[in-house]
Amino acid sequence: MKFKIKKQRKVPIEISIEGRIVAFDTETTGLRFHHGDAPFAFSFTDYEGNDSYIRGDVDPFTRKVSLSREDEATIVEFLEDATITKVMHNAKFDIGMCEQYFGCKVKGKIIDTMIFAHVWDSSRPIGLKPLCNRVLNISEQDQKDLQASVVRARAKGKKAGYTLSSDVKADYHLGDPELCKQYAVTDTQRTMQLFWFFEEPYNEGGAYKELVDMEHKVLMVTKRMEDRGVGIDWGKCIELTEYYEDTKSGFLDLINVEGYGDVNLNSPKQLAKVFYEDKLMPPIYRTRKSKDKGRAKSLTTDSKALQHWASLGDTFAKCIIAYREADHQLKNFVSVFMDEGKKDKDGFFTLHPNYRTCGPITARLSCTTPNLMNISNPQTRESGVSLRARECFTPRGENTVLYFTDYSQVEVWVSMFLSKDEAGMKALLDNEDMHKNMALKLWSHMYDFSNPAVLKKWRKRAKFCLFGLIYGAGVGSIMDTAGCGLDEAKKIIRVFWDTYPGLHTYSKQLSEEAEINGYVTGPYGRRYHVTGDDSYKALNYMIQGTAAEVMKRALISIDKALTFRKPKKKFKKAKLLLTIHDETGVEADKRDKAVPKLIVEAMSGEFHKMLGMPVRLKADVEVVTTNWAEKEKLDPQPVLKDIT
DNA sequence: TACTTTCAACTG
DNA sequence: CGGACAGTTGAAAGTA
Repeated sequence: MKFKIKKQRKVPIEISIEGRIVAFDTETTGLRFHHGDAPFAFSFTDYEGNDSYIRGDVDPFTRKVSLSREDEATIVEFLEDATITKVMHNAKFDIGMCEQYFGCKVKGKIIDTMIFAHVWDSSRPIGLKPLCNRVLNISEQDQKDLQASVVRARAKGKKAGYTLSSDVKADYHLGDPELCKQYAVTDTQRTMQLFWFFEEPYNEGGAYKELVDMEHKVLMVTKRMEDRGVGIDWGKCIELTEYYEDTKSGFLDLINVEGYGDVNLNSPKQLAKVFYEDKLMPPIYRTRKSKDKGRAKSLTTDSKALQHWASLGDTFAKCIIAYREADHQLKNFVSVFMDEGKKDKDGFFTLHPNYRTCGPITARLSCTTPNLMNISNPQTRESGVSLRARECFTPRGENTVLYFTDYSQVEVWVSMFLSKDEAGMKALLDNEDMHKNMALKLWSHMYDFSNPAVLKKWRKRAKFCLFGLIYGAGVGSIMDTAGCGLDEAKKIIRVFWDTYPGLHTYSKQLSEEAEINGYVTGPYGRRYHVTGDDSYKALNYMIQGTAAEVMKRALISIDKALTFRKPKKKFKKAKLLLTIHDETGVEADKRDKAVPKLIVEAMSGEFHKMLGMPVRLKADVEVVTTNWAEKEKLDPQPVLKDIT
C-alpha cells in the first residue's frame, strides 16, 4: 500500500476509532457509470496530508480505461479495506464509479464532505471548488489550467478522430497528465481540508452532528435505491413511442393545413410573433416568480394561454397544445427511460436514477437521470389522459407488486401544528374536510355546491389558495388561482388569515426572525437560510423542510425494517425503490402480506412527538400490480396501534 | 464554438 | 416595496 500516516494527528475525532482516514477522489471519462464511463485516475490524501496518485490509460478512440494489474489491486485493496474511513466530496458518485468499474464493494466508513457543507448552509454553493475557495480560500487555478489544456487537446483530438464528450469535464484524460495529476491531488487535498474544517463543529455534537449523521444514513439508503433501480416495461416504451410519434405527425399535418408549417413549435419567440403580432391576440403575461423579480413582464405562449386561444376557436393553438404534450412525454420521459435504462442482473429492464441528498435548500431530495419526481401523474389531473409516462413503470417479476405509500396532507399538518393554529389543529384532529369548508365559506353564495363537480372544482381552488398563502403568494397570484378579480382576491386572503390566525402570526414571526438572524431553525435543528428581501419564504422553508426531515427519517426506517426482516423463504425480500417527496415506493412479493404494515409503521413513526401532534402522521397505501398509472387503494389498509 | 439564459413542460 | 415554494430537463436564443 502506498498510504502511510507518519503520526496520528491529535484525534479526538469520533468518526474513526481505529484505522486510517483517507480522502479519495476519482477522475472519470464521464458521468454515466451505468453506461460505460469509468474512472481513470485516483487520488488519495491521508489525514496527515500525504498524497498518492494512480493513473491508468484511456484509449482516446474507445474511451476505454486500462490499469496495470498492480495498480488495480492497490485500489481495490483500498476500497475493500473496512478499517479505512473514506472521505469524499459527493461520495455516491465516486463509489458508484468504482463499484461499477472494479465490480467490488466499497467497505468501511464513508464520510461525505458535501453533506457537512449542505447541512452547514444549504443556501450556498457546495461544489468542491467554489466551496473551498470560499471557506478555505483555495484558488481554482488548477482546474482552469487543466481545462485550458483539455480544450487544446480536444481541438487536436477532433482532427485525429478521437471520441469526444460534449462536456470538457468528461475529457480530462486528454489534458496534460501533469496538470491532471496536480488537479486530482489538489481535489483530495481540498476534501481533507474540508474535513478538518468541519470536524470541530461536528465533534461539538448537538443538532449539527445529528443531522450530518442522519444525512449519511440517507445517502446510503438512496444509494441502495439507485442500485436496485425501478422496473421499466420496454414493450410499453415502444408502444408509447409509436403512439406519441403518431400524435405528433397527425397534428403537424393539421398545422400544415392551417398554413403554419414553417413555425418552430418549440420556439416561444416564433409563437409569440404569430399570436401577438399576426393574430393580434390581447396580451397574456407570464406569472412572475420571485426569481424573475427584476425582469420586465413578458408575453407568454404557454399552454394556459394557448388553451384560452383554443377556446376562442383557434385551431393552431389547439394543435400546439396537443403537439407539445406528446413531444414532452416523448422527449422528457419515454425516450429518457429507453436511453437511461439497462438490464439488471435478473434480466429486467431497469432505471437507475440518481438521488441528490444535497440539492434543495429545504433539504428535500431531488432526482436526476431521469427525474422520477416530475413524471406526469394523470390521477391528479382533470384532463390529460394522454400523459401516459407512468405506464412504463412496472413491478419486476410475476408475484411482484409495488406499494406506493403517501403521507396524508403532511404539509398541512406540519403548518398547523408548527404554528399551533387552534382552528387548523382542531379541523385536522376532527378529520374535517378543511378545503371543502373553506370553499363553502368563500363561494357557496355564488355557486351551486350541491353539484359535486362544482364543489370539486372550488374545493381544489380553496386548497390551492391555502398552499399559495403558505408559499407566500400575493393578491396577483391568488387572482390567478381563484380566477377572480382584485377585490375578490383580497377578500379571499382576509378570510384565510381570519380562519387561521395562528398560521398568519407564525408566518410573520418567522419572517421577523429571518430578517434578524438570516435564518430560521426547524424542529430538527436545521437552519434554513433566508436572504434579505426573501423573508416571506421563511414559512415555506420551515414547512417544506420539516416535511422533508420526516421523510428522510422515514426512508431510513423503512430501509432498516425491510433489510433486517427475514421473510418466508418463498418470498423475495421487499425493497425500498423510490421516493417522491411525500411518497415512497416499495417492491415486494404480493403474497408477503406483512409489508404494507411495515411501511406504514415506519412512515408514521414517532415524528408526531417532535412536531407536537397528539396523533401519528397518517399514510395511505396504494398497490400496483400492472403499472404505475394503475395504482389502486390497498384494501384493507394496515391498522396501527395508536401511540401517544 | 461553447457557454449561459430564457421559456415551457412536468412534479410535490 | 411586495414577491407562489422547491426542483430537472430540453430547445431556442443570446453572448463571448
